[in-house]
Amino acid sequence: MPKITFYNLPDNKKKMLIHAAKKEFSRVPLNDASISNIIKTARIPRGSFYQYFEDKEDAYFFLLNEFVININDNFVLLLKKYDGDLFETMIDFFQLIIEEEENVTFLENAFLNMTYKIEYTFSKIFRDCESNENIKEITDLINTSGLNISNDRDLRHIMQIISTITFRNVVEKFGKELSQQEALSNYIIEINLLKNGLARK
Amino acid sequence: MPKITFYNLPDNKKKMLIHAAKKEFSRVPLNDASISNIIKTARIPRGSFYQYFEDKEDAYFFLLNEFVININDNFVLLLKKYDGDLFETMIDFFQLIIEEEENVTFLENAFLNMTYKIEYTFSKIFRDCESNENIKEITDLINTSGLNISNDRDLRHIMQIISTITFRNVVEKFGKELSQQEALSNYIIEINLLKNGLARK
DNA sequence: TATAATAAATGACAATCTGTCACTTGTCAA
DNA sequence: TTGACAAGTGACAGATTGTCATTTATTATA
Repeated sequence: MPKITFYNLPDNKKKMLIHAAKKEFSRVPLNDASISNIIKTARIPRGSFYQYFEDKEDAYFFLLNEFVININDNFVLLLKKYDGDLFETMIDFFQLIIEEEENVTFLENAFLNMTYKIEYTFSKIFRDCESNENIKEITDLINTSGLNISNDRDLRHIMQIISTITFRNVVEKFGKELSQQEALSNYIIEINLLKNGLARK
Repeated sequence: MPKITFYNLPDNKKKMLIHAAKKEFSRVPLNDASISNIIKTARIPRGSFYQYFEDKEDAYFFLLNEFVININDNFVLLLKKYDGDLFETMIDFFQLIIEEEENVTFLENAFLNMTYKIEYTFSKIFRDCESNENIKEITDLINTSGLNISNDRDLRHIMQIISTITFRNVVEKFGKELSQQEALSNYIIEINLLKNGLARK
Protein backbone atom coordinates (compact mmCIF):
# COMPACT_ATOMS: atom_id res chain seq x y z
CA MET A 1 0.00 0.00 0.00
CA PRO A 2 1.15 3.55 -0.75
CA LYS A 3 2.36 5.49 2.28
CA ILE A 4 0.31 8.17 4.05
CA THR A 5 2.36 10.87 2.41
CA PHE A 6 0.98 9.79 -0.93
CA TYR A 7 -2.59 10.19 0.19
CA ASN A 8 -1.74 13.55 1.75
CA LEU A 9 -0.48 14.83 -1.57
CA PRO A 10 -2.35 17.74 -3.19
CA ASP A 11 -4.71 16.52 -5.88
CA ASN A 12 -2.86 17.82 -8.91
CA LYS A 13 0.45 16.35 -7.79
CA LYS A 14 -1.21 13.05 -7.01
CA LYS A 15 -2.85 12.97 -10.42
CA MET A 16 0.42 13.81 -12.11
CA LEU A 17 2.08 10.92 -10.34
CA ILE A 18 -0.71 8.48 -11.15
CA HIS A 19 -0.61 9.56 -14.75
CA ALA A 20 3.14 9.03 -14.93
CA ALA A 21 2.93 5.60 -13.35
CA LYS A 22 0.10 4.53 -15.60
CA LYS A 23 2.08 5.68 -18.60
CA GLU A 24 5.10 3.61 -17.62
CA PHE A 25 3.08 0.50 -16.75
CA SER A 26 1.32 0.80 -20.08
CA ARG A 27 4.61 1.03 -21.91
CA VAL A 28 5.97 -2.21 -20.46
CA PRO A 29 4.98 -4.87 -17.96
CA LEU A 30 5.69 -4.46 -14.27
CA ASN A 31 9.07 -6.15 -14.40
CA ASP A 32 10.44 -3.97 -17.13
CA ALA A 33 8.97 -0.75 -15.82
CA SER A 34 11.47 1.68 -14.36
CA ILE A 35 10.99 4.07 -11.50
CA SER A 36 13.40 6.40 -13.26
CA ASN A 37 10.92 6.83 -16.08
CA ILE A 38 8.04 7.46 -13.72
CA ILE A 39 9.81 10.19 -11.80
CA LYS A 40 11.06 11.72 -15.03
CA THR A 41 7.51 11.99 -16.35
CA ALA A 42 6.07 13.09 -13.04
CA ARG A 43 8.94 15.52 -12.54
CA ILE A 44 9.54 14.58 -8.96
CA PRO A 45 12.92 13.80 -7.42
CA ARG A 46 13.89 10.22 -6.84
CA GLY A 47 13.66 10.42 -3.07
CA SER A 48 10.08 11.62 -3.26
CA PHE A 49 8.95 8.50 -5.03
CA TYR A 50 10.15 6.44 -2.10
CA GLN A 51 8.37 8.85 0.19
CA TYR A 52 5.09 7.85 -1.41
CA PHE A 53 5.57 4.21 -2.35
CA GLU A 54 7.49 1.27 -0.99
CA ASP A 55 8.73 0.40 -4.43
CA LYS A 56 7.65 -0.19 -8.03
CA GLU A 57 5.24 -2.98 -7.09
CA ASP A 58 3.54 -0.80 -4.54
CA ALA A 59 2.71 1.81 -7.14
CA TYR A 60 1.65 -0.85 -9.59
CA PHE A 61 -0.81 -2.58 -7.32
CA PHE A 62 -2.26 0.73 -6.28
CA LEU A 63 -3.19 1.37 -9.90
CA LEU A 64 -4.38 -2.17 -10.47
CA ASN A 65 -6.60 -2.01 -7.42
CA GLU A 66 -8.18 1.19 -8.61
CA PHE A 67 -9.00 -0.48 -11.89
CA VAL A 68 -10.38 -3.56 -10.19
CA ILE A 69 -12.65 -1.52 -7.93
CA ASN A 70 -13.96 0.18 -11.03
CA ILE A 71 -14.86 -2.98 -12.95
CA ASN A 72 -16.16 -4.60 -9.81
CA ASP A 73 -19.00 -2.10 -9.89
CA ASN A 74 -19.73 -3.02 -13.47
CA PHE A 75 -19.81 -6.67 -12.56
CA VAL A 76 -22.42 -6.08 -9.88
CA LEU A 77 -24.53 -4.05 -12.31
CA LEU A 78 -24.44 -6.82 -14.89
CA LEU A 79 -25.34 -9.42 -12.31
CA LYS A 80 -28.45 -7.40 -11.51
CA LYS A 81 -29.24 -6.86 -15.18
CA TYR A 82 -29.25 -10.62 -15.78
CA ASP A 83 -31.18 -11.49 -12.63
CA GLY A 84 -28.25 -13.34 -11.14
CA ASP A 85 -27.60 -15.53 -14.16
CA LEU A 86 -23.87 -16.03 -13.74
CA PHE A 87 -23.22 -17.27 -17.26
CA GLU A 88 -25.01 -14.46 -19.06
CA THR A 89 -23.31 -12.01 -16.76
CA MET A 90 -19.87 -13.39 -17.49
CA ILE A 91 -20.32 -13.25 -21.25
CA ASP A 92 -21.27 -9.61 -21.05
CA PHE A 93 -18.49 -8.97 -18.57
CA PHE A 94 -15.95 -10.62 -20.84
CA GLN A 95 -16.91 -8.27 -23.63
CA LEU A 96 -16.61 -5.34 -21.29
CA ILE A 97 -13.01 -6.20 -20.56
CA ILE A 98 -11.82 -6.96 -24.07
CA GLU A 99 -13.54 -3.85 -25.38
CA GLU A 100 -12.07 -1.62 -22.68
CA GLU A 101 -10.20 1.14 -24.42
CA GLU A 102 -8.85 3.58 -21.91
CA ASN A 103 -6.47 1.13 -20.30
CA VAL A 104 -5.84 -1.34 -23.12
CA THR A 105 -2.09 -1.39 -22.98
CA PHE A 106 -1.98 -1.31 -19.21
CA LEU A 107 -4.32 -4.28 -19.16
CA GLU A 108 -2.48 -6.08 -21.91
CA ASN A 109 0.74 -5.90 -19.93
CA ALA A 110 -1.08 -7.07 -16.84
CA PHE A 111 -2.71 -10.03 -18.53
CA LEU A 112 0.34 -11.20 -20.39
CA ASN A 113 2.32 -11.17 -17.17
CA MET A 114 -0.27 -12.48 -14.81
CA THR A 115 1.62 -13.47 -11.71
CA TYR A 116 -0.19 -15.05 -8.82
CA LYS A 117 -0.41 -11.73 -7.06
CA ILE A 118 -1.86 -9.98 -10.10
CA GLU A 119 -4.41 -12.70 -10.70
CA TYR A 120 -5.30 -12.64 -7.04
CA THR A 121 -5.89 -8.90 -7.23
CA PHE A 122 -8.07 -9.26 -10.29
CA SER A 123 -10.12 -12.11 -8.96
CA LYS A 124 -11.18 -10.03 -5.98
CA ILE A 125 -13.95 -8.98 -8.32
CA PHE A 126 -15.50 -12.39 -7.95
CA ARG A 127 -14.81 -12.94 -4.32
CA ASP A 128 -16.40 -11.72 -1.18
CA CYS A 129 -13.43 -10.57 0.79
CA GLU A 130 -12.15 -7.98 3.22
CA SER A 131 -11.12 -5.47 0.62
CA ASN A 132 -14.36 -5.95 -1.24
CA GLU A 133 -16.92 -3.84 0.53
CA ASN A 134 -19.77 -5.71 -1.07
CA ILE A 135 -19.39 -8.53 1.38
CA LYS A 136 -22.06 -11.08 0.57
CA GLU A 137 -23.45 -8.73 -2.05
CA ILE A 138 -22.20 -10.73 -5.00
CA THR A 139 -22.95 -14.09 -3.49
CA ASP A 140 -26.47 -12.97 -2.71
CA LEU A 141 -27.06 -11.61 -6.16
CA ILE A 142 -26.19 -14.84 -7.90
CA ASN A 143 -29.10 -17.05 -8.78
CA THR A 144 -27.81 -20.24 -7.18
CA SER A 145 -30.85 -22.28 -8.12
CA GLY A 146 -29.44 -22.53 -11.62
CA LEU A 147 -26.14 -23.85 -10.35
CA ASN A 148 -25.01 -27.38 -9.68
CA ILE A 149 -24.00 -26.79 -6.07
CA SER A 150 -24.82 -28.20 -2.70
CA ASN A 151 -23.11 -25.68 -0.43
CA ASP A 152 -21.09 -22.49 -0.16
CA ARG A 153 -17.86 -24.29 -0.77
CA ASP A 154 -19.12 -25.45 -4.16
CA LEU A 155 -20.14 -21.93 -5.04
CA ARG A 156 -16.68 -20.66 -4.26
CA HIS A 157 -15.19 -23.32 -6.51
CA ILE A 158 -17.58 -22.43 -9.29
CA MET A 159 -16.63 -18.77 -9.03
CA GLN A 160 -13.02 -19.80 -9.06
CA ILE A 161 -13.43 -21.92 -12.16
CA ILE A 162 -15.38 -19.33 -14.06
CA SER A 163 -13.04 -16.48 -13.25
CA THR A 164 -9.99 -18.56 -14.11
CA ILE A 165 -11.40 -19.53 -17.50
CA THR A 166 -12.49 -15.98 -18.13
CA PHE A 167 -9.05 -14.58 -17.47
CA ARG A 168 -7.52 -17.33 -19.55
CA ASN A 169 -9.62 -16.23 -22.48
CA VAL A 170 -8.72 -12.59 -22.02
CA VAL A 171 -5.05 -13.50 -21.84
CA GLU A 172 -5.40 -15.54 -25.00
CA LYS A 173 -7.11 -12.66 -26.75
CA PHE A 174 -4.05 -10.52 -26.11
CA GLY A 175 -1.46 -13.27 -26.48
CA LYS A 176 -2.73 -14.51 -29.81
CA GLU A 177 -3.94 -11.11 -30.88
CA LEU A 178 -7.43 -12.40 -31.59
CA SER A 179 -10.16 -10.10 -32.84
CA GLN A 180 -12.92 -9.31 -30.39
CA GLN A 181 -15.21 -11.57 -32.41
CA GLU A 182 -12.85 -14.55 -32.32
CA ALA A 183 -12.16 -14.10 -28.65
CA LEU A 184 -15.85 -13.86 -27.83
CA SER A 185 -16.83 -16.90 -29.83
CA ASN A 186 -14.06 -18.96 -28.20
CA TYR A 187 -15.21 -17.78 -24.82
CA ILE A 188 -18.83 -18.67 -25.45
CA ILE A 189 -17.86 -22.17 -26.51
CA GLU A 190 -15.97 -22.64 -23.28
CA ILE A 191 -18.70 -21.18 -21.11
CA ASN A 192 -21.15 -23.61 -22.64
CA LEU A 193 -18.81 -26.51 -22.07
CA LEU A 194 -18.52 -25.40 -18.46
CA LYS A 195 -22.28 -25.11 -18.06
CA ASN A 196 -23.11 -28.46 -19.57
CA GLY A 197 -20.11 -30.38 -18.36
CA LEU A 198 -17.09 -31.75 -20.14
CA ALA A 199 -18.20 -35.35 -19.73
CA ARG A 200 -20.82 -36.97 -21.89
CA LYS A 201 -23.99 -37.85 -20.05
CA MET B 1 16.84 -21.03 -27.96
CA PRO B 2 20.40 -21.46 -26.76
CA LYS B 3 23.08 -20.87 -29.39
CA ILE B 4 24.97 -23.67 -31.14
CA THR B 5 28.00 -23.01 -28.99
CA PHE B 6 26.01 -24.11 -25.98
CA TYR B 7 25.18 -27.46 -27.51
CA ASN B 8 28.79 -27.88 -28.61
CA LEU B 9 29.98 -27.51 -25.04
CA PRO B 10 31.70 -30.50 -23.40
CA ASP B 11 29.30 -32.38 -21.19
CA ASN B 12 30.74 -31.44 -17.82
CA LYS B 13 30.83 -27.74 -18.64
CA LYS B 14 27.29 -27.90 -19.97
CA LYS B 15 26.12 -29.65 -16.82
CA MET B 16 27.89 -27.12 -14.64
CA LEU B 17 26.13 -24.31 -16.44
CA ILE B 18 22.73 -25.97 -16.24
CA HIS B 19 23.24 -26.59 -12.57
CA ALA B 20 24.16 -22.97 -11.95
CA ALA B 21 21.17 -21.69 -13.89
CA LYS B 22 18.80 -24.05 -12.11
CA LYS B 23 20.19 -22.94 -8.79
CA GLU B 24 19.57 -19.28 -9.56
CA PHE B 25 16.10 -19.83 -10.99
CA SER B 26 15.24 -21.84 -7.91
CA ARG B 27 16.43 -19.07 -5.64
CA VAL B 28 14.19 -16.43 -7.20
CA PRO B 29 11.73 -16.08 -10.07
CA LEU B 30 12.90 -15.28 -13.55
CA ASN B 31 12.60 -11.53 -13.15
CA ASP B 32 14.75 -11.38 -10.07
CA ALA B 33 17.32 -13.87 -11.26
CA SER B 34 20.68 -12.42 -12.16
CA ILE B 35 23.10 -13.55 -14.81
CA SER B 36 25.89 -12.42 -12.55
CA ASN B 37 24.93 -15.09 -10.04
CA ILE B 38 24.76 -17.77 -12.66
CA ILE B 39 28.20 -17.06 -14.06
CA LYS B 40 29.61 -16.80 -10.55
CA THR B 41 28.32 -20.27 -9.70
CA ALA B 42 29.26 -21.74 -13.04
CA ARG B 43 32.63 -20.03 -12.91
CA ILE B 44 32.50 -18.82 -16.45
CA PRO B 45 33.31 -15.31 -17.65
CA ARG B 46 30.49 -12.96 -18.43
CA GLY B 47 31.14 -12.94 -22.15
CA SER B 48 30.83 -16.71 -22.31
CA PHE B 49 27.29 -16.64 -21.01
CA TYR B 50 26.28 -14.51 -23.95
CA GLN B 51 28.15 -16.89 -26.20
CA TYR B 52 25.74 -19.62 -25.16
CA PHE B 53 22.46 -17.83 -24.53
CA GLU B 54 20.70 -14.80 -25.91
CA ASP B 55 19.89 -13.62 -22.42
CA LYS B 56 18.43 -14.65 -19.07
CA GLU B 57 15.09 -15.68 -20.58
CA ASP B 58 16.79 -17.86 -23.11
CA ALA B 59 18.50 -19.87 -20.40
CA TYR B 60 15.31 -20.01 -18.37
CA PHE B 61 13.11 -21.36 -21.13
CA PHE B 62 15.73 -23.91 -22.02
CA LEU B 63 15.45 -25.32 -18.50
CA LEU B 64 11.68 -25.06 -18.45
CA ASN B 65 11.41 -26.89 -21.75
CA GLU B 66 13.55 -29.70 -20.46
CA PHE B 67 11.25 -30.08 -17.52
CA VAL B 68 8.15 -29.97 -19.68
CA ILE B 69 9.46 -32.64 -22.03
CA ASN B 70 10.08 -34.79 -18.99
CA ILE B 71 6.60 -34.55 -17.52
CA ASN B 72 5.05 -34.80 -20.95
CA ASP B 73 6.25 -38.38 -21.05
CA ASN B 74 4.64 -39.02 -17.71
CA PHE B 75 1.39 -37.57 -18.94
CA VAL B 76 1.31 -39.96 -21.89
CA LEU B 77 2.05 -42.90 -19.61
CA LEU B 78 -0.81 -41.96 -17.31
CA LEU B 79 -3.18 -41.54 -20.22
CA LYS B 80 -2.39 -45.10 -21.24
CA LYS B 81 -2.70 -46.36 -17.70
CA TYR B 82 -6.22 -44.97 -17.43
CA ASP B 83 -7.33 -46.10 -20.91
CA GLY B 84 -7.71 -42.56 -22.13
CA ASP B 85 -9.88 -41.37 -19.26
CA LEU B 86 -8.87 -37.74 -19.20
CA PHE B 87 -10.26 -36.99 -15.76
CA GLU B 88 -8.59 -39.90 -13.98
CA THR B 89 -5.38 -39.07 -15.77
CA MET B 90 -5.48 -35.45 -14.71
CA ILE B 91 -6.04 -36.26 -11.07
CA ASP B 92 -3.03 -38.53 -11.05
CA PHE B 93 -1.05 -36.00 -13.05
CA PHE B 94 -1.91 -33.25 -10.62
CA GLN B 95 -0.51 -35.30 -7.78
CA LEU B 96 2.61 -35.97 -9.78
CA ILE B 97 3.29 -32.26 -10.07
CA ILE B 98 2.56 -31.22 -6.52
CA GLU B 99 4.58 -34.13 -5.18
CA GLU B 100 7.54 -33.38 -7.42
CA GLU B 101 10.55 -32.92 -5.18
CA GLU B 102 13.66 -32.42 -7.23
CA ASN B 103 12.53 -29.11 -8.72
CA VAL B 104 10.11 -27.81 -6.09
CA THR B 105 11.52 -24.34 -5.72
CA PHE B 106 12.17 -23.96 -9.42
CA LEU B 107 8.56 -24.94 -10.06
CA GLU B 108 7.24 -22.79 -7.28
CA ASN B 109 8.89 -19.74 -8.77
CA ALA B 110 7.56 -20.67 -12.18
CA PHE B 111 4.01 -21.17 -11.01
CA LEU B 112 3.81 -18.08 -8.87
CA ASN B 113 5.05 -15.99 -11.77
CA MET B 114 3.20 -17.64 -14.58
CA THR B 115 3.43 -15.23 -17.46
CA TYR B 116 1.66 -16.02 -20.70
CA LYS B 117 4.88 -17.35 -22.16
CA ILE B 118 5.52 -19.65 -19.21
CA GLU B 119 1.98 -20.97 -19.21
CA TYR B 120 2.21 -21.45 -22.94
CA THR B 121 5.37 -23.49 -22.50
CA PHE B 122 3.79 -25.61 -19.81
CA SER B 123 0.59 -26.25 -21.68
CA LYS B 124 2.51 -27.76 -24.56
CA ILE B 125 2.08 -30.92 -22.55
CA PHE B 126 -1.57 -30.95 -23.42
CA ARG B 127 -1.32 -29.78 -26.97
CA ASP B 128 -0.36 -31.44 -30.17
CA CYS B 129 2.08 -28.99 -31.60
CA GLU B 130 5.27 -28.62 -33.58
CA SER B 131 7.59 -28.90 -30.65
CA ASN B 132 5.66 -31.83 -29.28
CA GLU B 133 6.86 -34.83 -31.20
CA ASN B 134 3.84 -36.86 -30.19
CA ILE B 135 1.70 -35.13 -32.77
CA LYS B 136 -1.70 -36.72 -32.61
CA GLU B 137 -0.41 -39.15 -29.99
CA ILE B 138 -2.18 -37.49 -27.12
CA THR B 139 -5.35 -36.72 -29.02
CA ASP B 140 -5.54 -40.30 -30.17
CA LEU B 141 -4.98 -41.69 -26.71
CA ILE B 142 -7.87 -39.79 -25.18
CA ASN B 143 -11.11 -41.67 -24.91
CA THR B 144 -13.31 -39.11 -26.61
CA SER B 145 -16.46 -41.16 -26.28
CA GLY B 146 -16.62 -40.11 -22.66
CA LEU B 147 -16.43 -36.45 -23.58
CA ASN B 148 -19.14 -33.99 -24.42
CA ILE B 149 -17.73 -32.96 -27.78
CA SER B 150 -18.86 -32.86 -31.37
CA ASN B 151 -15.61 -32.04 -33.13
CA ASP B 152 -11.88 -31.42 -32.82
CA ARG B 153 -12.40 -27.83 -31.93
CA ASP B 154 -14.40 -28.83 -28.87
CA LEU B 155 -11.67 -31.22 -27.82
CA ARG B 156 -9.09 -28.46 -27.98
CA HIS B 157 -11.29 -26.28 -25.82
CA ILE B 158 -11.75 -29.07 -23.32
CA MET B 159 -7.99 -29.60 -23.09
CA GLN B 160 -7.59 -25.89 -22.67
CA ILE B 161 -10.13 -25.74 -19.87
CA ILE B 162 -8.71 -28.70 -18.03
CA SER B 163 -5.12 -27.60 -18.24
CA THR B 164 -6.01 -24.08 -17.16
CA ILE B 165 -7.89 -25.30 -14.12
CA THR B 166 -5.14 -27.74 -13.30
CA PHE B 167 -2.44 -25.09 -13.34
CA ARG B 168 -4.67 -22.80 -11.35
CA ASN B 169 -4.87 -25.41 -8.64
CA VAL B 170 -1.14 -25.98 -8.64
CA VAL B 171 -0.55 -22.26 -8.38
CA GLU B 172 -2.99 -22.07 -5.52
CA LYS B 173 -1.25 -24.90 -3.76
CA PHE B 174 1.97 -22.88 -3.76
CA GLY B 175 0.37 -19.49 -3.30
CA LYS B 176 -1.71 -20.45 -0.32
CA GLU B 177 0.80 -22.99 0.90
CA LEU B 178 -1.79 -25.75 1.00
CA SER B 179 -0.89 -29.24 2.07
CA GLN B 180 -0.87 -31.86 -0.65
CA GLN B 181 -4.08 -33.25 0.82
CA GLU B 182 -5.93 -29.94 0.79
CA ALA B 183 -4.74 -29.14 -2.71
CA LEU B 184 -5.80 -32.53 -3.99
CA SER B 185 -9.23 -32.42 -2.45
CA ASN B 186 -9.85 -28.94 -3.87
CA TYR B 187 -8.74 -30.15 -7.24
CA ILE B 188 -11.01 -33.16 -7.21
CA ILE B 189 -14.00 -31.02 -6.36
CA GLU B 190 -13.28 -28.79 -9.31
CA ILE B 191 -12.66 -31.66 -11.70
CA ASN B 192 -16.04 -33.11 -10.76
CA LEU B 193 -17.71 -29.77 -11.27
CA LEU B 194 -16.10 -29.61 -14.69
CA LYS B 195 -17.20 -33.13 -15.57
CA ASN B 196 -20.79 -32.72 -14.52
CA GLY B 197 -21.24 -29.10 -15.46
CA LEU B 198 -21.59 -25.97 -13.42
CA ALA B 199 -25.27 -25.56 -14.32
CA ARG B 200 -28.03 -27.52 -12.68
CA LYS B 201 -29.78 -29.95 -14.98
C1' DT C 1 4.86 35.91 17.19
C1' DA C 2 8.86 33.02 17.95
C1' DT C 3 10.51 28.58 18.57
C1' DA C 4 10.63 23.82 18.74
C1' DA C 5 9.23 19.55 16.86
C1' DT C 6 7.61 16.86 13.34
C1' DA C 7 6.82 15.76 8.47
C1' DA C 8 8.13 16.04 3.76
C1' DA C 9 11.36 16.94 -0.07
C1' DT C 10 15.65 16.43 -2.25
C1' DG C 11 19.52 14.72 -5.01
C1' DA C 12 24.08 12.78 -4.64
C1' DC C 13 25.82 8.24 -4.03
C1' DA C 14 27.18 3.33 -3.59
C1' DA C 15 25.96 -0.92 -5.17
C1' DT C 16 24.38 -3.68 -8.65
C1' DC C 17 23.33 -5.38 -13.06
C1' DT C 18 23.27 -5.79 -18.16
C1' DG C 19 24.92 -6.34 -22.91
C1' DT C 20 28.87 -5.31 -25.89
C1' DC C 21 33.19 -5.33 -28.09
C1' DA C 22 37.95 -5.43 -29.12
C1' DC C 23 41.16 -8.71 -28.27
C1' DT C 24 43.11 -13.31 -27.18
C1' DT C 25 43.14 -18.15 -27.48
C1' DG C 26 41.99 -22.55 -29.57
C1' DT C 27 40.95 -25.72 -33.47
C1' DC C 28 41.21 -27.77 -37.76
C1' DA C 29 41.93 -28.27 -42.57
C1' DA C 30 44.94 -27.31 -46.44
C1' DT D 1 53.19 -24.30 -40.78
C1' DT D 2 49.81 -21.28 -41.75
C1' DG D 3 45.52 -19.20 -42.33
C1' DA D 4 40.69 -18.96 -41.37
C1' DC D 5 37.18 -19.48 -38.44
C1' DA D 6 35.12 -20.54 -33.84
C1' DA D 7 35.17 -19.80 -29.04
C1' DG D 8 36.65 -17.51 -24.83
C1' DT D 9 37.51 -13.39 -22.06
C1' DG D 10 36.93 -9.42 -19.05
C1' DA D 11 36.95 -4.48 -18.95
C1' DC D 12 33.62 -1.06 -19.73
C1' DA D 13 29.66 2.16 -20.61
C1' DG D 14 25.10 2.79 -19.55
C1' DA D 15 21.35 2.26 -16.58
C1' DT D 16 18.80 1.34 -12.49
C1' DT D 17 17.83 0.81 -7.63
C1' DG D 18 17.25 2.06 -2.71
C1' DT D 19 19.37 4.95 0.90
C1' DC D 20 20.57 8.76 3.67
C1' DA D 21 22.26 13.06 5.34
C1' DT D 22 20.59 17.47 4.65
C1' DT D 23 17.41 20.99 3.61
C1' DT D 24 12.81 22.87 3.51
C1' DA D 25 8.04 23.18 4.94
C1' DT D 26 4.35 22.71 8.25
C1' DT D 27 2.24 22.53 12.54
C1' DA D 28 1.86 22.87 17.42
C1' DT D 29 3.03 25.26 21.54
C1' DA D 30 4.70 28.60 24.73
